[in-house]
Amino acid sequence: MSEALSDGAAPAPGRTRRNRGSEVVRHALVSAAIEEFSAHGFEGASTRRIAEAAGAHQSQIKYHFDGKDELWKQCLRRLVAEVDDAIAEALGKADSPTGDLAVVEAVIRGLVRFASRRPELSRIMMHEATSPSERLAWLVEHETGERRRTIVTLWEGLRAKGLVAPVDGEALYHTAIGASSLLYANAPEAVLMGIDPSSPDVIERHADALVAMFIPSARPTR
Amino acid sequence: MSEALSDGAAPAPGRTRRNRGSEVVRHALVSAAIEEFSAHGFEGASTRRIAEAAGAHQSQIKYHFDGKDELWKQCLRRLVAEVDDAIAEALGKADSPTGDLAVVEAVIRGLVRFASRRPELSRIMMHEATSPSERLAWLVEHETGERRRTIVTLWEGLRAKGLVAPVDGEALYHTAIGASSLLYANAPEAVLMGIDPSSPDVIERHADALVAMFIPSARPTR
DNA sequence: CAGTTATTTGGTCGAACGAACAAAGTAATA
DNA sequence: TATTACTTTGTTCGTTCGACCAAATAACTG
Repeated sequence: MSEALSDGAAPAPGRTRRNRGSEVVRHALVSAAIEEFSAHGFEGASTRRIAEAAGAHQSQIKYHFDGKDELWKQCLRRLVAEVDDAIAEALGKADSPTGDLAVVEAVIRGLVRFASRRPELSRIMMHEATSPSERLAWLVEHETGERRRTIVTLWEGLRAKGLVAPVDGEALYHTAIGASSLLYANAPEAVLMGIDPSSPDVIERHADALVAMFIPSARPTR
Repeated sequence: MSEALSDGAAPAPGRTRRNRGSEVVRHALVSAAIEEFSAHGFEGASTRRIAEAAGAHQSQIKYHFDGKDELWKQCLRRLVAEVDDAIAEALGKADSPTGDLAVVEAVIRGLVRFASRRPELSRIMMHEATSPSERLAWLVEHETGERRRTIVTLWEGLRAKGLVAPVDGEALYHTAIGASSLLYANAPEAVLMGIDPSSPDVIERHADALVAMFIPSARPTR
């Protein structure tokens, strides 16, 4: 699912104008918008800043996406596809006839690594989910609700067997996301506190800790 | 520290105007602003909406706080004082010559209960900490940095004795805050997923789970 | 080449924003 | 009552916002 398009900004420092083609411009706009939405939230984001960062004009957002809302949805489609890929890849790495506990561990490590590499999704979710909106309803219905159901179902099975931590289904999703993502979503705060959330050591030890906490029955397999 | 001032909006539905006094107006404005900032972030918040919700005029924000920034700081001063009170109270309840583990447990339960009762602080922190700003620097320097140092120091002592979960100091703070607060900070999302984060059962079981995860050596004491 | 579509550019619109100021009203004091 | 300080009101300023449209340019098709 990873695309090879560059996020490059300015169309050409030279003299003449060049049409970059719909796909290229859309990609650049979405990349810039992800940055802007994750840093300032939907309401605080400026379509003019997004266009400038993408080397485009504000009007092109209307032309290519018909407005701020649809641009935002495209951003979340891409980010959700990325986290799906990341988790799928993490699961692929687990030894083939993998037990359920190994799946849980792979998911946890995948979540931590994805959140550290790509904190924008966590940031946008944390911005959006603080108040009800049509965007939030769309997000849960089309992008995140199903995944939560899958995760909780798997978890409840292991929980009944006493193989994982005693976290109820209601709280599991947000507890796991919060524990694995906040350090990276709020990286600017962590940096001010003297932490480097981009350090591989910090990230891997963080993942180890979460595995130990959520799967107390497992010995570390890293 | 709890104040007895009402958050009441309209100054008087009747005919004549009444001066409510500086303290009352400031309190009402801060209460309304906490609501607005937590729902929409600093940039997305509107001083006109805040004033209206407080039954005041926008100009009174300039008069009483000299602007949006200072109003925001007052909001965070109040919220941080509230969480300090909540934790102090939780610690007070622990049996007098309380061991360090009991302190940790009390803090965890206090964090969960506070986050569920007063999710606005978590929401504002999550809005602010997604990108660097003068506000964020002020926050860490004057309001939250010291508390983190205290918590991490206590934790590292217990960690060296193997009494608590193997979470490194770098990640502990955000892991604990994320695990205990996200469910309530993002309550609108949870509700769309069929969860009721205001349910006392959900809250207490959530706290139990976190205690079990962070203090694997302890038997439940609830 | 002409004809047609795809894309970019530049500008405008009304609305909302935070800040600011002067005038009016209220409360307290002498 | 006269004076003074405190608080509220109404309005305006300049800026930025998202949306929108018409004209210009580029790329493609016959």
